[in-house]
Amino acid sequence: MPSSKLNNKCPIDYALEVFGDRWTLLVLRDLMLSGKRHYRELMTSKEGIATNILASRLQKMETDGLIIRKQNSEDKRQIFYELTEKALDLIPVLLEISRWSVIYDKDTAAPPELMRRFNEEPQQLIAELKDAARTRQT
Amino acid sequence: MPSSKLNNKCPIDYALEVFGDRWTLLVLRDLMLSGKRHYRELMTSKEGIATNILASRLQKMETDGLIIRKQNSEDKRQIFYELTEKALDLIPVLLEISRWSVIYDKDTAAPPELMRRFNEEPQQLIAELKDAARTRQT
DNA sequence: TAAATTACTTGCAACTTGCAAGTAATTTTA
DNA sequence: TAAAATTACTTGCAAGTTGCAAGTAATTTA
Repeated sequence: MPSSKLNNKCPIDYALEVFGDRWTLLVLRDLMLSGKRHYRELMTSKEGIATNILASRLQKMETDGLIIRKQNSEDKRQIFYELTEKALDLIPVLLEISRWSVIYDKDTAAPPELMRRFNEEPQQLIAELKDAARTRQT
Repeated sequence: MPSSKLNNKCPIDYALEVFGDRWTLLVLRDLMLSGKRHYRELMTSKEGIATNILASRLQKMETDGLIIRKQNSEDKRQIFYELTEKALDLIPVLLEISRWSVIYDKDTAAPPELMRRFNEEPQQLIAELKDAARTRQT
């Protein structure tokens, strides 16, 4: 007799499989909050990701359903990386992490207006950030 | 002339330094939500952390101010790992991550009542979970 | 048509992880 | 009270992952 409960993996465990490495969250940050869309733009983030690591992460993120790879029809060398809803729904996670870091690390800063709005009207801020990201990529 | 703005590190970057590896968040989950307090208990989590990795992570977590190591005066072999406020303030991050995983991975499950309360009265749930964790370790 | 640009891939050394075995300080058991 | 068990680790080494430098294929620009 099979168990009626097949769902038994820990949610933290699943999240770590998808973005629990040194780079995936930074790439998501750049795509979601900095408006980057191209490989060359992602290469310029100040954390200095290596080109082979970026390539392998983008491939894994596509496999995991976080991004979609689209060729630019006007310049066929270029690839756009578009975010899926699954990725956009990590915005609250990024904001919650940011709130924590700003409290506990004196060398860390986030745009104060962003943090103020996250405290005062989180739902509206999240909706706006998602819309902004969606608009950028259409 | 030095810049007036010395705070310039990205909050995501700081968080990744502290818990952006494969194991730290799982150890925090076990200490915060499963009520584990001892090395031997942490060794039994189903993800199967290696003993040397657990030891090195606990050391780093102490350095980073997430846990405090306390010897049991009644059995001097035993060590209690206690959570700091800095660690307890990651509860919202863990809950936000869990919400995302439950939505996007069909094999993932979290206690439904927990998720319901996180949607309906997040502040109270967070306060309760923090209190429960604090109570366990005193 | 040669140079530049874009998005990668390849090769290799250095670092990190995972597994198995071992150890020191206690506490329990026979 | 001596031997066995328990607890919290450490050590050694093989296997996997990351980081750096260089190279490449397909375009587009000068």
